[in-house]
Amino acid sequence: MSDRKIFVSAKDVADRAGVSRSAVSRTFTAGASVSEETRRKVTEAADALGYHVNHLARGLMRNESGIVCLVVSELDTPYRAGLIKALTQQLQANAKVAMLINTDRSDQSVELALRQAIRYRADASIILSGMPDKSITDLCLRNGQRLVLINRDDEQAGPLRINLDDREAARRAFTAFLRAGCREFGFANSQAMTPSLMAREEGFLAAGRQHGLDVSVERFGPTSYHSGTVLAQRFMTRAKRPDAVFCATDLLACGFMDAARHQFKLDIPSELCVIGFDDIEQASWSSYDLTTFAQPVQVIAREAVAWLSQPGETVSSDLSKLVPELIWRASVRGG
Amino acid sequence: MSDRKIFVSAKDVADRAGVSRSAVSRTFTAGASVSEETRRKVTEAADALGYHVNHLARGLMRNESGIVCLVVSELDTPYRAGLIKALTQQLQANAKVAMLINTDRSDQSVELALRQAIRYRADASIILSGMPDKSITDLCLRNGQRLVLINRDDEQAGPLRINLDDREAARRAFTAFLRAGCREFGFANSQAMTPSLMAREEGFLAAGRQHGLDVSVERFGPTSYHSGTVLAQRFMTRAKRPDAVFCATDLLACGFMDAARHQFKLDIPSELCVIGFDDIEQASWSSYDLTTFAQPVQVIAREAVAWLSQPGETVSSDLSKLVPELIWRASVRGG
DNA sequence: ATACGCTTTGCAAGCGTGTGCAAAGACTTC
DNA sequence: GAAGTCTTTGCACACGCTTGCAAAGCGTAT
Repeated sequence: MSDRKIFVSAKDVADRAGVSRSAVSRTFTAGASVSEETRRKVTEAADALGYHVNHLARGLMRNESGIVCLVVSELDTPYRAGLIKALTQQLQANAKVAMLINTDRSDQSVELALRQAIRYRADASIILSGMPDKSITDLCLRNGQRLVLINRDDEQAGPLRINLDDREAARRAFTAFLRAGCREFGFANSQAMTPSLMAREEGFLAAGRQHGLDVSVERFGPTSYHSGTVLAQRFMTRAKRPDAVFCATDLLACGFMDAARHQFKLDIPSELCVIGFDDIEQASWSSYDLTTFAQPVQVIAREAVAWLSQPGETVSSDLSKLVPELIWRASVRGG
Repeated sequence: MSDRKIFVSAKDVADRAGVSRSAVSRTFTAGASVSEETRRKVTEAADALGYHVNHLARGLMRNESGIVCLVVSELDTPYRAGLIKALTQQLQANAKVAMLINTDRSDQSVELALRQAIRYRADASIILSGMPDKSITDLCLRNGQRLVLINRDDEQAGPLRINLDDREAARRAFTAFLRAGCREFGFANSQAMTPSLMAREEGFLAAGRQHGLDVSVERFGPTSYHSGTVLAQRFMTRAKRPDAVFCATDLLACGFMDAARHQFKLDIPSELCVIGFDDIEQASWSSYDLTTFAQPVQVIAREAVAWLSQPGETVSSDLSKLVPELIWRASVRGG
């Protein structure tokens, strides 16, 4: 491991191939003018020496690092993990590379993450969690860094915002419950209070009002399985038990169903109908078989990466209202 | 968005603070000699201008980028996602940053990932999936890049290898089944045939031989929930149904349990005992309540990052035999 | 007043690239 | 053969940073 200077540089390749350093540089830059002959000599020497273009130096020159920063909290959650997978795949397919930064739920940690993104001169940042302050997003934009906000529903201009039509989904959930003949409606939410979770809640309440029917709401803890079990306890110990509960998230729904079944011995869907949101893998497991709304993860990833890859500034504005697809399974009567 | 040159450089800060460029550089390098006075002037100017050290350039000079590459496939799997979360957290705590590269199961895609790591002059790579060829790992090492192999059980020298004592765990699983009074033993595996999965299989078979008892083995597909359901079908349509099945993975176990219960109407644990491996979050969900072996994810992450952060070359060799803890839950009689 | 040691500071070289510019070479056309 | 066009190549500068080196500044002992 001696002292450094272990990397082989373009100069080394040039010397071995008997050409100038520019020639080897051009060989590895798309669309540069090199003759077939020198290109052959260069690649040959490069292979022999194990040369790889230094992307740090290239990024320095081009003012374009190829790095895209993924800012995310709770990335061990099924929905987040799936989205990250889709995003990294898309990035790699577009000759970019993902830098992953973990945050907690605080906005301050998101700011730290974005500062890190700036330090590495990331071409763009994709924010899946938390809401950065306007001052820091401005700093990113000022530094020529593109910004994608997924399900953050922010009003700022500049960044690309990808949002689902949560209200419309909630409306359709209510309709589904009505068709199943449900009478008492509940909405189970976490206390995270993110824009998209609140939009689902408000949309569900609005649908209830529209039909002149009451909807009870409970909120508890973070958006997790355990919170779902607590929410079930709250709903099921009420005077009027709901027979239709829309859970803000599949993870909540799984906890909710487990507690309702094992703790309160309720049968789903005959005594209780449940709908979730996200269509995580577990929703399709036969212990849950959960009717839910599928987030178009692939579409989100593709659109996000496409936008930040091309210089075209135009945002196809319909992106901010992707409609999630209702996946019918067995947690609601009469699919 | 005009033309580039949007970033503020150390020179800009120096001009505003009325000092030399070296001074601002030193202000941001730990342990450099700067007077309190100039440090104040510099940080002031830096804040006003929104200056952030360019880590691409710094990496170029120092021959140390601060980037650590995470090579992983199927990162949407609960176990992988949890490990990645722990790793990124540890990395961030040690002033490093994670670059995430997604691979498929092919060794070739791992090679591509490592080439990418070299291009970005990553200080180290952590491989969670696949087995890179010796030629490419050699290339990494030759380039001064450290390598960590997690659960890959490779014989190569140079990289840090972190492995669990899968055989010992399998032995203990067998003992647990014996105590529960089981008579027919099965091992449910995927066809992935990775070293750690095979070690669990061999360990379980060896334990059976030691007690003079037969163990039947089935292997199917990738290591997934669905494969678990197929494995259950195979086992439960056998002439002799097992009443104790060790699943190579929790994910397999979940599918296995669901199929055994819902399709074959078996009661767990009275008619069938199941043990898994990994202790993913779902194992603790009340629909499964799965007895399983917990991978010491935090320990793995901490040791891996500690090793690649410090220059000390010594590997505490016991790392290659971490013993997973048996988590007793309700899928085995008489915990 | 001189010598010495210590801290702080600026200069300048270098890290590995990309790329504009001009020169050189190859080839066509008159 | 001369002129013109097009491709290829090398030189040299720039990117933003770190750091060795020497000079400068300052305080103290002689």
